[in-house]
Amino acid sequence: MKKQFFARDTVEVAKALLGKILQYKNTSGIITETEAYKGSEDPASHAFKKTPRSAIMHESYGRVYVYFIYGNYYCLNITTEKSKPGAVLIRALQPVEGIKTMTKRRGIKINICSRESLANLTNGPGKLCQALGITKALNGTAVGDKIKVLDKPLLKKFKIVATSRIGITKAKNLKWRFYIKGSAFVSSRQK
DNA sequence: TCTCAGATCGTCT
DNA sequence: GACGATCTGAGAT
Repeated sequence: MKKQFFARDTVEVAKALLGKILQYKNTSGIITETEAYKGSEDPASHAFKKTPRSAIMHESYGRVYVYFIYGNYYCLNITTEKSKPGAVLIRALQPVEGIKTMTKRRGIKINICSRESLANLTNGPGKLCQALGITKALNGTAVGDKIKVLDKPLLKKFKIVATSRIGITKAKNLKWRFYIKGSAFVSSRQK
């Protein structure tokens, strides 16, 4: 995915990312749920105020922003927009490659024949970071460098289960959440 | 120094 | 389904 892909409106990027492949090292998954954070308008966004942690959202787009939360989990964001601070939080994935590795990292047992069980690997922002091995070490790297967003090249090999219908919720003021409707691979709050 | 957090998991009803 | 415990880091004061 070209850097320009992330140079537009945060909400548009959040929508466009659904169905794309997120790849890191030997693991990948189809993005099934995103959340748009418009830093210039949304007080809930880290980018609303410029701090050392959130500076990356003010300075560039198409970069990885990883933050640590609740003492346990990382959350993966991709910075957006040329002239305003913003980011899209990747909330859920449908596992495609490296399921064995993901299972090991998550420390859980799953039944790979069960979609519900498989979904439990990456159906939350903290879970997907853990499953893909994403840590703060990736913070600030360009998308395409270590973490890649691909425009479905893997779909020839792997059958996409989810439909392409996009669900939209508006959580709090200007926070937009998008998810693939009917997919088992979204966070529990969307079901 | 204190408070809170864009989450998850286990337990209880 | 609801709720509480958990843990550490970032930001506010």
